[in-house]
Amino acid sequence: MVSSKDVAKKAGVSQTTVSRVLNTPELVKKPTVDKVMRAIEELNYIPNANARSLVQNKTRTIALLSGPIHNPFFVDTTTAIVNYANEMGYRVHVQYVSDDRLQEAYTSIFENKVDGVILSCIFLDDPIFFKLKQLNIPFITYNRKHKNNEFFVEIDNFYAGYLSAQHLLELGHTAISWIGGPQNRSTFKERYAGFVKALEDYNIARNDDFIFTTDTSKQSIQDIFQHITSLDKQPTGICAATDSIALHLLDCFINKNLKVPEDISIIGIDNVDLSKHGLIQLTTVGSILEENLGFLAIKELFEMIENKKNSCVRITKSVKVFNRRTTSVPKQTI
Amino acid sequence: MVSSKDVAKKAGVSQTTVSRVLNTPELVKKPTVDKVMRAIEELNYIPNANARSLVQNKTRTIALLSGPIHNPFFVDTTTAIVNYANEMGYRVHVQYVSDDRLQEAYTSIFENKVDGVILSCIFLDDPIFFKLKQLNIPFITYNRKHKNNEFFVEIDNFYAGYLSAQHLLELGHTAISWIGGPQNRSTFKERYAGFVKALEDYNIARNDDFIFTTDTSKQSIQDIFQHITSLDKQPTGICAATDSIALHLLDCFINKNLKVPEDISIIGIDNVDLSKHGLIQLTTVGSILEENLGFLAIKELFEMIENKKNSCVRITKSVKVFNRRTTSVPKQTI
DNA sequence: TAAAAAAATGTTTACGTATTCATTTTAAAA
DNA sequence: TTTTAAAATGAATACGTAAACATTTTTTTA
Repeated sequence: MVSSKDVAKKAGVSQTTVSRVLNTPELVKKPTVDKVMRAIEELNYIPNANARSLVQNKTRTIALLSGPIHNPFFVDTTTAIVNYANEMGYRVHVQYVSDDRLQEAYTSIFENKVDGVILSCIFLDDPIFFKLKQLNIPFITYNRKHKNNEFFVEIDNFYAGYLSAQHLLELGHTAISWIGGPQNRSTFKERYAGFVKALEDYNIARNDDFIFTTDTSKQSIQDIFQHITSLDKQPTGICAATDSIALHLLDCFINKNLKVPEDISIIGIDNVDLSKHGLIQLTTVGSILEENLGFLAIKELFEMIENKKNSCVRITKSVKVFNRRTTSVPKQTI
Repeated sequence: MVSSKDVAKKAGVSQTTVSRVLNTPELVKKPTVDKVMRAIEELNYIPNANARSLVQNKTRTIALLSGPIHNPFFVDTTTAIVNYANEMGYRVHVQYVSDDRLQEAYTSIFENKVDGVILSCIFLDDPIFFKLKQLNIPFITYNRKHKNNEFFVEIDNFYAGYLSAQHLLELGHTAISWIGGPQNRSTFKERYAGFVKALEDYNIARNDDFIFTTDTSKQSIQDIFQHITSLDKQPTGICAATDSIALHLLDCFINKNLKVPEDISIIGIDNVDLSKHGLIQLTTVGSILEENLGFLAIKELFEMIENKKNSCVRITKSVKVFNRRTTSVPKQTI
């Protein structure tokens, strides 16, 4: 391994001068710079970022704790985050975190002295929130947020849930199913609350047989599908708490030769890129301006990292329905 | 920042002992271990992985240079790679590399002393190949390979191209288009060669008006679509060099109210997860056993990193056609 | 030209850990 | 016991860089 000392010796200068040539060349005389640069090239010297991190206590690395990218929502966000960070000259430690194994992911963050953390997988009462705050590590959550209501970028989840239900209600559906996730995630909790509120506003009694909680795995959604289709009285429309759930669900229905929306209406939330595909055309609820939450979040994170921005980030984007092809008036009323 | 020295002072031992408690506790007396562990907890001490890397010259980090995950192929591979590496206790630096900006990605690898590199984006004559070899960094390429024919995991690209064309030929297509990519990528080159060979074997003259090269961007594929549909004599079937291209193309056709396969047949290569979706059902060519190339590659990489495996990795998986719903007999013959 | 200021370079140290080598303590063997 | 071996701990050092401080060289000013 060739170090800056080797370069220094070869160029006949001190190690400090080598360091200066690389970091503040304007403080070094031209001929010296040339000498050193020549030595660097001849020796194929590459500075060791680890050593630099150690002395500067700055890693130019951020940690991304993302949900799985088989969920297309995280495809869009991960891409935006990684690319933006790379452009800013930062590396990104990516982890795809399943909710049941958060802890391992967390410890890895702390051992590696990242300059910032961006995470989607936080729980409403997640202790990581206070740990990050206490350690003074800049961080931001996207999609989900912590109950302390700080440092997040989200869509208006309550209203998204509301709009999702309202959309089906306005079409005439009364037997509406909700497929959501655990209530300790802000997204699922608020979207569900919005859904419930819409039913209330439209004076439709909530049928608890139609309310499902999934861990969002393909298998779990398949099970719920089985359950729904075996019901005596079946829903005519389904509000899926996320596009990912909706997409899996679509797959289930199609594979059983059921037609969407003819046999059943399905609406998602998130407006992921894939939902726009001509073969999919998923009706969904998403941010009005179609911004990518990950992109918004990473920009804010860099504000915090570099500008020492102090004001707390709290961003909630407005939503609307993107009316595509997976919803229609209910079967019975046709 | 609390260091092992602070812990040592608090516990009344030397820093060395603290280090030993963490790394080789079997060499430390029980009561001492307890003392130190108590101090660690009280001080909330977390070892600094950077410092450790510096002295051990081992980072427990690997670099992943992947293609963009909007291409579903890389969704599957990236997930497999990141998860496997994390399970092995390694961190993963992820970069999504566009072919035109490879160099920046490469320099970042070298500055950060990773223990291994796994990359999909290599060119046939890429100089990175020799650099990695020279620096003795364990590496492996998946999907694409270098012309030196070493350290790769791929599918049988030639035969995949062949099967793709053969599938359409057997259905009776004679006007077959190829949409591929630059020939300095092993995948595109070999798949195309297989395509050409199939046409030859079936005595179908190649129509150069039907051969297209895309940078795989959505826009570029859209342009090709426009071009094809404006042709006087149009192809009845399209061999897309990748599922990603095929999926974009499907979107284009559907959005113009053209039906697949009724109006045109489309076959891809890669057999990505998404191609199986009920609403998509893309006919494609892929690995017989449906292994994930990324997973195969990362396992091999760890063999190299940890077991100092010496034999060069050269894996080429056999392929077959996955016959789904996007191909049929050509329009004219119906 | 001498003195003062500015620019260029060098010396030394710190970052936080693991490791080598030396020393002390404890257990086993004589 | 005493001697010897083994176990446990500590002191000193290295990893490769940046930065604080010190010194030398060059330029500017008086």
